[in-house]
Amino acid sequence: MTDSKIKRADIFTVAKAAGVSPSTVSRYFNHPDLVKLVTRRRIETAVRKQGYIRNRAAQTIHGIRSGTIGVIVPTLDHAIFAEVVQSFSDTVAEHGFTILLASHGYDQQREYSILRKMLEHRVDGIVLTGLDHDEAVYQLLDRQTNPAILMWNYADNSRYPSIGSDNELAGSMIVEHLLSQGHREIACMFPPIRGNDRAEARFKSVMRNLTDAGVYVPDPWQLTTVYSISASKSDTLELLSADTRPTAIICGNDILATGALYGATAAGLHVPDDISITGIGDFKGSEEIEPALTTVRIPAKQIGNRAGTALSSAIINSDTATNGFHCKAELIVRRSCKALSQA
Amino acid sequence: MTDSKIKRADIFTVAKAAGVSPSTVSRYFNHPDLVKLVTRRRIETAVRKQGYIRNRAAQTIHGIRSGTIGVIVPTLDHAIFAEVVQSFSDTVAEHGFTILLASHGYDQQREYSILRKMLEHRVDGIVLTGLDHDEAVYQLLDRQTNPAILMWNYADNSRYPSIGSDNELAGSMIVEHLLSQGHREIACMFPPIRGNDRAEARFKSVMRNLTDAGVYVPDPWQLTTVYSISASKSDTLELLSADTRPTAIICGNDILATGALYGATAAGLHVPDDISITGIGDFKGSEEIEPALTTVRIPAKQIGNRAGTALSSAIINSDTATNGFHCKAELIVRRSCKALSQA
DNA sequence: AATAGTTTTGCAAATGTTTTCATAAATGGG
DNA sequence: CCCATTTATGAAAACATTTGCAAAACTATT
Repeated sequence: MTDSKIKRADIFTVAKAAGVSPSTVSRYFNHPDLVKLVTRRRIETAVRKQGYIRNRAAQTIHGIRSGTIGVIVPTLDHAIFAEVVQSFSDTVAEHGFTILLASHGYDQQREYSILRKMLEHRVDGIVLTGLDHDEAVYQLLDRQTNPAILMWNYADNSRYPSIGSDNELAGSMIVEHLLSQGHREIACMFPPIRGNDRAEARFKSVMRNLTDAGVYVPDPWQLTTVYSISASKSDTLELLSADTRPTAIICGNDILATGALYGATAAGLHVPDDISITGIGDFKGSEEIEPALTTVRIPAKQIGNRAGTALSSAIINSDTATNGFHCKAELIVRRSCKALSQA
Repeated sequence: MTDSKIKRADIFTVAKAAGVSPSTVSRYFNHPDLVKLVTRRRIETAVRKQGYIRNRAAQTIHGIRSGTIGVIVPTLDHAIFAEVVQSFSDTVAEHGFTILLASHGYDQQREYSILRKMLEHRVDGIVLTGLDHDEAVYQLLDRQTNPAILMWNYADNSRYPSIGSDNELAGSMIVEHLLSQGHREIACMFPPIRGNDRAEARFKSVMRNLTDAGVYVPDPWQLTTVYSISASKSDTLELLSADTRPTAIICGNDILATGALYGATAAGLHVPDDISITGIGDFKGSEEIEPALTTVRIPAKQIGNRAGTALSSAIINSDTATNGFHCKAELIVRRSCKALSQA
């Protein structure tokens, strides 16, 4: 019976059991071609018998990569971030990396301390969500040699390479679509934009594009609604109970749009005949909901994937510069939005 | 100007800059009360000037905790896992832990190698999802001294402490409810159960309870549908296009139920007047959907939270035994399910 | 069988910390 | 102002590895 829980086997234990020196055991793992076949066999059985597990911490001290990548997101509670993290994680796993994940709940101060902690863990690379971060965060990153990228949004003047979609563009696409359908009485429902540059970019772009087109959105039609279907449903109900109603509601994301859809239905209206509703994101379920949601697709899988590939190769091949990449958003026209009949 | 990117400052650099010995710098971090105030000040500025960041790898070698917890889930693509991970992560973060996260995509073999990798990283604790794992996984765990728990399902005879809900119970609750409403013509739609003990437990329990009540589910009414709204919608459409229709559909989770709801609507039926539909999970949106979904709530937040607390304290206080905990599922009666009128 | 060349192995130093033990500095009581 | 405490600091060993260098063990060639 192998001794089970006494003391973790180290390279010495294995060496003794295999009748070789620790150096040879180390080489067995790191440069197996340098060790003779029969010795390899002996070490292999010793490793198994002792239940030896390499200690990455001890390796990391030697400047060897830790094999971890720090991923910092606002939250996983929004399916869309979970999706991007999942695809990022899968991608880097193929290169042997494991992710160290933390969320800051839209608190930039907390982001800084999470970043510090990850650097203490000597992550080989860092991914942040969005473009907008505390100056202290950027300065901390500046002092490191490991690569860092910004995931989710894209901007070509971003301070670190950014891989994601252009939210301003997403906003203007949806406005353009709505205008082309003849809508001029438009309400906007967005999440709180504080500490959320994605939402902010979308919101500002939507408002600017509307203004540019001469469409004025009155105050009561500018809703700030927390990210939740129920909040959006009730806010929509309230909005639609007023005397004058918009012909369309632009929602900052598909979750709000889903709630708005339910709210409109609950108010006894028919979408899209009585009112048009649009989202941004193209989340799971947006295609299947009745009526299927007109939205702008932010390609989460692709973003996670690209970001993972880019960061892995920046780590492995530290001399090549990392480039940002624009994962283009795409207008998805479905049935929740309809052209106004010329009265 | 502080030198920015040459070589990472170590404790020696800081010591020299502060005019003290490395030991004192170490103490400054670990036992600040043991170092004089003025020395502390000097070290503090030296740390800042050098941009020093502690190296946890070097600490870990000394048997000091790594401050990481390994979390292994099937996938983050299902919002419900993302939710439980989020709440787990938040909870352990309060105790200073960061999570090392990986997903295996329901592949038990891959779970083993992920676990190994996490042990190489010397995580302080391990969380696995569900009760059903490869024997090799359990044996590997057995050899470690760090605590491990199983999250999501609960069973009092689980091989490691389990914290979660009892899926069999969840299954029987929903069956009981449906039977009490007079339904006897019942279809079942479940995800593939291979490598998914949650789904399996629910499925088996549902079938057993139905059989026990003398309800027979014909083959064409036993649907295996991948976890996706669109698959479930189309499968439901097909099911409902047959000559004889069930009076109720039991879905293995809320995603399938959502698709079934859409499918029934698309088939021109009214829920719950023409057909009742139930889910399991009580995901976000299940309450707001029209009609609101009758389901069994699996308290994801609570599970993540309890698991985080339990594991943290098992790590910090290594002598106390960790106990499992049953987070009770709860029947949530809403409007997608209706008693059969006595014809 | 001796030589040269090649392959395989071991020794020891190095990595960035923590911690024990010892010493030096400060403090307080007489 | 001296001695006994107490408090603050430093020196060195320990932690689990990797790696450059040198020695040893083989092979192949004569």
